[in-house]
Formats: sequence, C-alpha cells, structure tokens
Amino acid sequence: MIKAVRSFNRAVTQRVGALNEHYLGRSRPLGEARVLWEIGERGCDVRLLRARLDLDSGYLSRLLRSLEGAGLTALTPSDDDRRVRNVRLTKRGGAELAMLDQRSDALAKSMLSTLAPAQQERLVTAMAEVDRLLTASAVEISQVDPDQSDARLCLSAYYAELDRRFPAGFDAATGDSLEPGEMRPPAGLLLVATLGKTAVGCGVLRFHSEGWAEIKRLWVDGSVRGLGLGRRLLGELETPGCATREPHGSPGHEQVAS
Amino acid sequence: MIKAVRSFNRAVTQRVGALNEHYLGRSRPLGEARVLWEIGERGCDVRLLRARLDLDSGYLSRLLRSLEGAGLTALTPSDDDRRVRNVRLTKRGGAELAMLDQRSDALAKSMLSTLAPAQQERLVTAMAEVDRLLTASAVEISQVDPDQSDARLCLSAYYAELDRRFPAGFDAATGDSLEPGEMRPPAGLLLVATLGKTAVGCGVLRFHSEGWAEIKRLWVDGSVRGLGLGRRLLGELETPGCATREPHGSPGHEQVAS
DNA sequence: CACAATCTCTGACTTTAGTCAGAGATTGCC
DNA sequence: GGCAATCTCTGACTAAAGTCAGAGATTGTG
Repeated sequence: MIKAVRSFNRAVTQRVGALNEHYLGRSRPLGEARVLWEIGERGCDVRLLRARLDLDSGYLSRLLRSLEGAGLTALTPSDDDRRVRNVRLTKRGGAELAMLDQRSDALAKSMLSTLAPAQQERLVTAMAEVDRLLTASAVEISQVDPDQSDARLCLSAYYAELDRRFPAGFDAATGDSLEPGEMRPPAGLLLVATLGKTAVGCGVLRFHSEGWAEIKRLWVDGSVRGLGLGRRLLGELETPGCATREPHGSPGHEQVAS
Repeated sequence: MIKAVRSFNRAVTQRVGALNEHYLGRSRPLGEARVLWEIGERGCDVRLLRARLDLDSGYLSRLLRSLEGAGLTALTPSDDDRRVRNVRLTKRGGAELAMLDQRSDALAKSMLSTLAPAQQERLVTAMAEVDRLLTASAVEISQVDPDQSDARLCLSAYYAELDRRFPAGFDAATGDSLEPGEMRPPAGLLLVATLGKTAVGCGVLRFHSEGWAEIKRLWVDGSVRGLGLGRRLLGELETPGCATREPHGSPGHEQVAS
C-alpha cells in the first residue's frame, strides 16, 4: 500500500508538476500566475489573497506591484475599511487570466490525448476518486474554543442550515441554546474540522454529571459531504484521537511529527 | 472531463507537492535530495545522472560538490572512460538516503492515516490506476533513424527477447535481416516510443513496391506492458499521426505547441 | 598524430521565492 | 482622545535553482 502511494507521488510530482510549470509558468513566474489565478475575474481583497495563498505580506505586496507594473492589475483602497486594498484585474489582466485558463485546459487535454477513449474514461474516473479521497484525508480535526472565529462560523452555519431545512424555519433563540461555557471543558468540548484554512465542519460534546454525554451541533459543510467527515467527527467525539491514529495501532503520525 | 483533470491537477500539486517539499526538503534543499535519490545505493555515472534529472552540467557539478562537502558522496573517475565520473554514496550518504526513504514512507502513511480502511483501499486502487495511465499517456512516439542510439537499443532488445522466447534461441543472423537502409524512407520507417528519455518500444514499417507494406520489429519493453502501447504503435504505423491527434477532431496539441 | 567530440568543472551571472524588521495609515475599543 | 491592533508597504537580506561561456582532461577517428 505504502509502495503504491509512493509510486503515485513520484509519478504525479514528475508529470503533473513538471507539466504545470512548463505550461503555466511560461509567460510569467509561477508565483505571479498563482496570484492572478487567485484574484480571479471578480477581484479580491489583498488580505483574503494573503490568507488563501499563505504568503508573506511583503512578498505579496511586491508580487502585486510587479503585476501592476505589467498593467495586469489595479489596486484600490477598500470602501468599508481603508486599510485593506482591493485588487482587480484590468482588461489586460483578464486576458492574461483567460490565457492561463486556456493553457490549463490544454495541459489537461495533453494528458488525455494519447490515450484510447476507454483509457481516458478510466483515468478521469480514477482522478476524481483520488481528488475526493485526498481532500478527505487533508481535513484536520482539532478541539477549539467556542469563541474562536472558525468555531463561530461553524455554529452559525449550523443554525443557518437548520433554518433552511425546517419548513417553518428555525430560530436559534427558541432552540436549546448552548452557551460558549457549555462547549468548553470541563462542561463540554467543541471540535472543528478544517480543510486548509477554512472550517468545514464541527461537533459538540456536552458532558452530563451522571457520567454520560450528548452529542450536539454536528455539522458538515456541503462542499465536503460524502467524504466520511461526519462519521469521522462522530468517532472523534466518542473516542478522542481515534481518527488521528493508525487504524491497527501501528505507529503513524507520531514518528513523523518530530 | 477536462474539468475533472484540472481539478485533479490542482488538488495534487497543492497537496502532494506541498507535502513533498515539507517532508523531503527538510534537511537539505530539494535539489540535493533528488540527486541523492537518483544516485541510489549502487552509485551511478554522473553522465547518466545528468540525463535522468535533466540538469545543467555546471549546476549538477556544484550540487555534487556540495554533497561531497557534506561527506555524503564520493566521486571517482570511471574505469572504462576516464572523462566520466562515478558517484557513489558514502556510509553517511547511505544513511541520509535511508532517512529520505523513511520520510517518503511517512508521507505516504500520513496521506492514508485519517481515512477509514475502506477509503484507504479505494484511494490506493485509484492511485495505482492514475499512476499507470499517466505513465501510458507520457509515452511519446516518434520516427527516428535506425542508426540512432535509442533505435539500436530497441532493436537489440527485440532480438534478445526473441532469443529468450524461442526454445532453441534466436540468432539475428539467421532471421530475416533488415538493413538500416530498409528501415528509413523511402524503403520503410522506424518508430520508437520513449518514456522520458528512455526508449520503451519500437515498430518498423517496410514498404513494398506493389503499394503494400509489412509491419516488423514490433517490441514493447516489459516495464510498460499492459498500457496499450503495442496497440498504439500499431495504430501509428498504420495511420501515422493518429495517436497524436485528438480522437474527435477537436483541436489538441497543436494549439499549444506554439 | 592531429582534430573533433565528449565529459566535467569553474566563474560569473540571473531569476525566483522567500524572510524579517519596522514605518505609515487606518480602525476599533475603552 | 488615547492606545492597541490591523493592514499594507518598503528596505535589506538570503537561499535555491538555474543559465551560459568557456577551460581542461580524455577519448575515438580519419
């Protein structure tokens, strides 16, 4: 199993990685291309950009200046908070992005073009499966304080979803309310699942004096449903740490985390 | 389809790429790690190393010097040709390679560890499929002169294989010999399939005056059998260019190759 | 033996991709 | 209004990854 994963890693970094650089990094450095990509047609706050690409503020600033110098982007102060800047693509920037898009398509096509139709189909199916499961495996679950921003986002997403689901809507005030204090030890605990930097699920354990506990606020974001995340959250709530250990007790993460 | 491939590319370069750098580039620059990797336990000619990693000779020279400085490798002139150098790992170099190996294993494990056993199995199966098909799609077929080194390698591999296969062995001298002249236009043509820089298959078309041709010397290396390469070679011999075009006439490579 | 080709190495560069420490403008909060 | 926090920018660095033009040794070939 390990061997197959390693072989996959090697093949994929060589082929896809190399091709990516070749196709996309042709007209400008890959870093700039990535930024263009992330800005998108609709523009974006610099702050958000920095968070999503996980770049140093100074570095990003320079990348943006370089793009601006090439006439591809325009920076304007944001309306509601004049500390943050808003980037958007100029006409030329839009054209550049469209070209990156085309190249990305061309790359995808070139990966299929030499295969027979039946092979193409199998490759695409397998890719989709890998894509899904790799996403699932990248989700991290950790215990956080209910006042933390991710936690609050999850809880309000949970309420919003209930409101959408119930025919008569749902009012958080009328439901069984859980104070933040009840979601943190020793009264209870809150787990949040994150994918990269965005929260995609949560679950709460509420301890009761008699030695039992109840599970509440279990929510999984629509974008990651069907990946077994709900089950994983449940498992974590029932036996903390179970999902971060190797299934058969063999040494997993720990060895590596040094 | 294109969309799925693009999604896969993005997911994979982000996750696998980032993890790779994190795990493997920890103790030394990725470039040096790659070189160590490619040298392997058994050592290697510098010339071969350069070909396999496709590096500038000056750059590789410096990388090797840096590794030598760290006491990981030793350079000795090759016995049969004293222009080329032979690199091998010292004891410390071997240890370093073993550590890279461990990290690579750990990385593979970390990609599986959070998944349920059934998911793990599906992921590994899908990865193996992608691995195979991506390899298949990376094979390039081109017409070469029969005197070229790849061509000669293929032809002698073909004879060697016949010799192994026939109970009584096979002697190239007794078989129907094809002179190089018969494998190049206008008398015939020779196709060679290459994966990266190594030849993995070939096929010859011998024209006859009556307006028909015969196919000879069709061979596929054992390492890439089962990927449909034989069929592809046949197809190319029958209708040149068929496999390098899009199946449904939509614009493929050409758009990009500019 | 002369000469071209091959292989490696050196020196001098460049670009990319970052990191770090502040400065300056703005905002939220007491 | 004062002060801490937030966001962006600038300057000053660094490391990695590569490119290019030869120089020097060695080898095959006519």
